[in-house]
Amino acid sequence: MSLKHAILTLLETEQGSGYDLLKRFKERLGFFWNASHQQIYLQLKKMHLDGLIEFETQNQQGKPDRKVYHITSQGHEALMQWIESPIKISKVNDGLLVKLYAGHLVDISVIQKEITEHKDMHTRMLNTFLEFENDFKALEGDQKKQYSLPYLTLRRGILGEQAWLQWAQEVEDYLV
Amino acid sequence: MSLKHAILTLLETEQGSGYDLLKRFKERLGFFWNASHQQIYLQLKKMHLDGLIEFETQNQQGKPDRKVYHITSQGHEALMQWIESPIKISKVNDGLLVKLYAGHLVDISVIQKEITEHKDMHTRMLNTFLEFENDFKALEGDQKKQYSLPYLTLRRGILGEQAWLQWAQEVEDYLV
DNA sequence: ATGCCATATGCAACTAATTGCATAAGAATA
DNA sequence: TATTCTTATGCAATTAGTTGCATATGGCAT
Repeated sequence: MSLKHAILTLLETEQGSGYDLLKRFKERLGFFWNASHQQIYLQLKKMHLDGLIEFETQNQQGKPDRKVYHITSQGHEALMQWIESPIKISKVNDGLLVKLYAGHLVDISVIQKEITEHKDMHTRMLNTFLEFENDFKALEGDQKKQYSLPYLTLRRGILGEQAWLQWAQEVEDYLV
Repeated sequence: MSLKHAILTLLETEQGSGYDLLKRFKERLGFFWNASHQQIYLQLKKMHLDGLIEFETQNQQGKPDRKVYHITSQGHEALMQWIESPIKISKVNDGLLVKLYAGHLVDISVIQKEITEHKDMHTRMLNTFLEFENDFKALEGDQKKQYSLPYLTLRRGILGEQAWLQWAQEVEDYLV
């Protein structure tokens, strides 16, 4: 499990509410981690029970109260231990490829159409990632150094999307 | 859920036992789907209860009995319906990237070492995939046509692994 | 002899993630 | 004025997947 550790990593740098974390996931970890709000809130609850995080309630006018979580020393230890123990290779389970594999059962245009739709989504993602990359490249000195690790994870997102799109192109060419 | 549909696809072409399916997963779908034996046996049980598959028991001398499953018309219908309804984009949740993101908390060599280990695994996988590709390229005429869809899924595996390795190279160069 | 590997199936307990629902108010948009 | 979006949190039910255990035999290597 790494959702727990992804949350700990985010809280290590900066405290925040479930809602904040949800946004940070989308903005900063979106190219290698996806989590729904339900999953995050549930995880935060469990992690609090386990003593990995603590929170203070902030009252707000108009809006619901915020629970601002911060990491505990126990949480920090758990994170460190996780970083130093080996992680399993992440598995790929891609339904679209199952479909393509089964493509002989239907008119292949059905599959082609869906690949085209996914291509649009991947293109949009790639463009977003490339914008992030430009932002990083515009940085200088210390700032650039500071963001070098997130940048490398961004590169994974970019290379991954480019490979996906290259594959989709091959499929299109092959099936014509 | 696509494990169910991956199993249906495999049974559509050829009947088989849980053990057979496990092997076929490894050999034929390994570059886009991973499933453990427990998961497959459990899924087969559920699918049988739902009437999507049937089985006959084959007694064997020495070895345990085999339950040879085949797809039912209901199963076929379910598969068709699944193929024609849109699939969600597959999400990436990569623990290794969470680690890299959190790399400032430890000596970066810890992370580099683990990336190197993963690189070995990815290299091995890529080589296996490239061997499969050679097998496909050696085919001719009808056979080559018959295997064109599995080949395209194999290409996804190859391009995915190559992109991963390219990224790992970038990381190594960047962190030196 | 002893252990490991392949064959063959499965349960139980647990962890992880999804789907759907529920609440609530201000701010922006059609 | 009505609808949708953003902020903010959460529960309940279900599905999906992991970890560990259990059984049983024949063949191969050490």
